[in-house]
Amino acid sequence: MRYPASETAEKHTRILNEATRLFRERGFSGVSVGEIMKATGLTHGPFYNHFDSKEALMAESLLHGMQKTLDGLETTEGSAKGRAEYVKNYLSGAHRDACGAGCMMAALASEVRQQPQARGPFTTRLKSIVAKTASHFPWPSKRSARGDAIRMVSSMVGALILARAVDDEAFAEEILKEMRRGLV
Amino acid sequence: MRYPASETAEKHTRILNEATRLFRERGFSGVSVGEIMKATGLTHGPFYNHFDSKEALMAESLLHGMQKTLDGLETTEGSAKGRAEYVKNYLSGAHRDACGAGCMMAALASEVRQQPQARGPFTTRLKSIVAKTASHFPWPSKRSARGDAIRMVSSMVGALILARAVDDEAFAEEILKEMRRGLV
DNA sequence: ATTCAAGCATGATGGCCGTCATGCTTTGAT
DNA sequence: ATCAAAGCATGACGGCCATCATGCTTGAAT
Repeated sequence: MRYPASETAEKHTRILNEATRLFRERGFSGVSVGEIMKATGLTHGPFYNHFDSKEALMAESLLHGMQKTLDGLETTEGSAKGRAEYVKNYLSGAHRDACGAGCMMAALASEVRQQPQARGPFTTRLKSIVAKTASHFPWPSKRSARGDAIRMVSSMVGALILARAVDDEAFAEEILKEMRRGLV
Repeated sequence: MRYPASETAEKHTRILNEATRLFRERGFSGVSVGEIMKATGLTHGPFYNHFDSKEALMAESLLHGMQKTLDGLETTEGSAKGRAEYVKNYLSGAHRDACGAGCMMAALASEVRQQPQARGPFTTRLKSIVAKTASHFPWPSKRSARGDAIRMVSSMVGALILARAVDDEAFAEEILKEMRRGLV
């Protein structure tokens, strides 16, 4: 083999990271395979040595990106204070302006609907995110925890999407602020 | 002129309606100009007799589609009961399955962010939708009405987007149900 | 009846994109 | 030392798309 296996795996990961960032910034259809490869420092050719197709990359990228959300939950303090902190960070101006490094769901959820190969991975990870949110944080009652988690996740995603779509900074900030107020 | 002005205006409207439906179903970038024209029963050529560009159509389509949301609010009973009814309809399985006839924001908000020409119209109409939601329905306090409206709209949009992205019907229904429970 | 141009269909153009084919390079395995 | 093949770069192909060019059709205005 020309390259040691570790180096190959590292390139696979690099493609995945760059793709995930670019997808979040400009959407699945807004980024070309060639552009992703250029971002990793390679040419467009060897893409197919690492992935079967762009759709396969999209699916893997979703798993990868949403796993990071899960990891972020895990490393957040599992208290009411930790939850408030998490909400404040999620609904911050910094997160609004950093699509490429931010939440995968807020960036791509509405495109996932139209991409058959992407819906499975999305569903898998969203279920984990809901379950972790329900179990990791304290809630008024154990019975309502899962519902509370679904409401919190959905509300945060919706508010961030609207704040990002809006052309008026003050209005965007108002959306984030009001949702923070409702959730902490 | 070859055609009476009324007929020309009617074609403009028909293009706009078909475009709005298709955009909601498959996103801005998922629909081609030719496809829109074919849906109206014309060929691709005369598109530019009616619109300056695809981007201009997108902007006009957003204004048109979100105006319908405003009209829907107007014709809903302005009571607590009317609001509950509105939420139940918005967060229904029927709405989830009818992207093409449903809410413009839930279908296109995350694509609007990347389309410079679309953000202005989107912002304009979203402001009206928030204002109308705050003024049309009763809220616990007048002071909190606008914040309550922002939270309600954001939460509904987020829940619908996630429910649509998900591959598991039971999970999708759970998301809608929990958000209904939180909002009525 | 003649004229005129709005608005139509057809077709072309240039660009981008996903994917595949080809050949070269290098290094671990023999 | 030789070999085999993994993985690279270059380039090509076919398809789709937004947009423009061209010429025709037709009904309203004269």
